[in-house]
Amino acid sequence: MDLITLDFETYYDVQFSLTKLTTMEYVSDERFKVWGVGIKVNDGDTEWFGEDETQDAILAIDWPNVRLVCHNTLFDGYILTQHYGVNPKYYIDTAAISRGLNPGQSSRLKDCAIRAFPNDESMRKGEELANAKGVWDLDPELEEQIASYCIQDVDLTYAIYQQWKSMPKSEMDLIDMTCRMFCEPKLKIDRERLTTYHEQEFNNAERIILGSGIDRKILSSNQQFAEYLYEIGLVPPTKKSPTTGKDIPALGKNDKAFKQMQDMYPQFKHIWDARTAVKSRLTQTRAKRFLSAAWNDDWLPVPLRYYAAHTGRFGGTDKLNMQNLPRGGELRKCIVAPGDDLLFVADLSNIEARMLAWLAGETQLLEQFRAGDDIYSAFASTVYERPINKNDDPVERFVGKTAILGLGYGMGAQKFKDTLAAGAMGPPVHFTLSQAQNVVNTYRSTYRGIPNLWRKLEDLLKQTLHKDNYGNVYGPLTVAANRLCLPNGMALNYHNLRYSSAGLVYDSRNKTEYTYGGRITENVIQALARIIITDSMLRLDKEHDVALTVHDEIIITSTNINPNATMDKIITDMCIPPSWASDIPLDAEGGYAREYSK
DNA sequence: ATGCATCGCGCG
DNA sequence: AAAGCGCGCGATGCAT
Repeated sequence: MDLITLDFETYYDVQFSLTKLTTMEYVSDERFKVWGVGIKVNDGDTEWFGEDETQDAILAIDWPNVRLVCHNTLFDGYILTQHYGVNPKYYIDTAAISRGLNPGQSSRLKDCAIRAFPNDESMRKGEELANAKGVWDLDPELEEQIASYCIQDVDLTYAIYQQWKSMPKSEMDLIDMTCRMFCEPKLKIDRERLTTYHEQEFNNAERIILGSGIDRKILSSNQQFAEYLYEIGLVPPTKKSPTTGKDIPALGKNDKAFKQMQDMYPQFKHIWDARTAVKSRLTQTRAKRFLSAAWNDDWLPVPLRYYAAHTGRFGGTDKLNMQNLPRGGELRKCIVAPGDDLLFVADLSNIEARMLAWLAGETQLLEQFRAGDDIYSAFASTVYERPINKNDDPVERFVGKTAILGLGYGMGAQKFKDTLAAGAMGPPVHFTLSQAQNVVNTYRSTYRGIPNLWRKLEDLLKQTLHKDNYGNVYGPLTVAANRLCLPNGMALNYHNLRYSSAGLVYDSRNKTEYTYGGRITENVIQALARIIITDSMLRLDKEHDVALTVHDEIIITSTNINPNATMDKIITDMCIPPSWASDIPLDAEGGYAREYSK
C-alpha cells in the first residue's frame, strides 16, 4: 500500500475563508477553487500539480490502496471525497497525532515542526511572503511561490509523520475513524423537518423580541440589559466573577437571583421572554449550520476533534459541536440514518462513577454496581438514614445523584449547596450550608478510599517531577516525566508541571492551570473511561459504521435487519472490561430508531 | 477589520 | 487546608 502525503492550496479572500465559513460551506461554495496540490508518493520527491493538472493527478492514484497523510486531514480528505469523489483506504493526520502526544499545545504545522525537530533548524516552516488572498488566477510567479511553500509543507508533514508514527496503532485507527466520520459521512439530515424547525424557531424568537419593543443589542448585552433594568426601576442582581473576582451582573438563565426577580415581576414577562429569546439562539444557528453542512445529498459530516481534551476526550470543531445538542430536542431528531438503516445509540452507564470506585478500591460501591443497585438511592439512604427509592423519594434521590456525580472530585459544601439549589439535573433542593457540609462529610467517610485516592494521585503526579520515580506504578498508571502513562500507550500530560506559590501548576493552551488531588483524580478517571469507550468503538467499527461519539455514548448506523440482535451486540461489546481492569463492573444501555433520539 | 479575554450555555 | 472536572461556539467589550 502506498503512503501519500498531500496538501491542497485553494483560493481564499476576506469573505471566503475558513475563519468565516465551515469546511463544508467553503468546499461546496461556487468560489471554491483548487490552485494546486503537492503530492509525495512514499519517500519520492514531492511534486506540485497546478490548477489544470490537479484533477488528473488525483484521479490517477489508486486510492483504495492508499494511506493518506495530511496536516489537518479533515480539510484535505474532505476535498478528496466530496470534490473529487475518491476515498483513501486509511487517513492519517499529523495535527491529530500532535494533539495526542502533546495535548494542550498548538498543533499548527509550524509548531509541530519545532516540537518534532527541536535541534534541526532546517526543519522549519517558511514565512509565507506571498499574498495570494483574493487572487483568482495565479500568475506564474505567484504560483511558483505557492508551489514551493506547498512542497515544503508536504515535506515537513511527511517528516513529522516519520518522527511520530510510533503512536499506538489503536490511536492511529481512531484518527482514521475520526476522519471517516467527517470525510465519508454516515448520517443524513431530515431536510424538510429541519427547514420547518429552523423557520419556526426563528419566527418565534423574532416575534418575542420585536414584541418586547427593546433593542436586541440591549437585550443581549449583560451591561446594557442591567442598565435597562435600572431605568425601569429594578435592581439587577450581581455576583462575583469566578475568573476575575469582580462584581458582574447575574443575569444568566441559571442565576438564582435573576430567576427570583423574574418570578417577582410577572408583569415584565415580555422582557424576560425577550432576554431568553436573544440569549438562547443555539438551536437556530445550529439548524442553519446543519442545513448548509449537509449540502451533498443531505449527508451530514461529523466534525470531531481528536484528543481535544488532555484526557483524550473528543471535542467539536469546524463551528459545529455535535457533542452538545440539546437532549430530547428537535435538532437531534432531524439527524437520521440513511435509507432504511437505523441509528443505534448506546451509552456506558455511570462510567466515571464506576471507574472512580474501581480505582479507589471502594469494594462496597463496586458490589452495589455489580448487583445493579440504584447507586444514587443507596447513598441517599445513608444520608437520610432510611431506605430511599426512585419512585417514592425523587428529591432525596436527586441529592444522592448530585453527591455521587460531584463529590467524588472534592466538591465542597458551599458549591454542593449551590449545585443542589440550581437543580440543573433535577428538582431544585434548598439545603443550609451545614446540611450540605453533613452530606459532604458523609460522602467522604462512607467512601474513604476516594479522598484517599485524591491524596495518592496528587502524590503520584508530584512523582513525575523527579526522574528517580519514573517507572513507579499505581494501578494502570505509570510515572514518567511530567506525565502519567496510561494503559493504552498514551499519557495524561501535564506540560511544564512545576510548583508555584499557588501550588502545583502546568501549562495548557498558553494558560497556567492550577491543579490538586481532586482535579487530578477527575482527569485520570476521565482518561481511563475514555479508553474503555474508544476500545469498544474500535471493535464495533469493524462490523458497523460508527457515526459519532459523545464521551460515554456511541452512535452507530446499521441495517434494519434484526435490530434487537444488533443492539444486544453493541451493548455486550461496550461492557467488555479492558485487560487492565478486568474486574470493573460495566453496564450499558441503548435504543435504536430512524432518528437520533433517546 | 481582527484578536483576545470573558461570560453564558449546550453537552458529557 | 481546600478546591468537582472536561469541552466548543457565539456574543460582548475592549485593544490593536
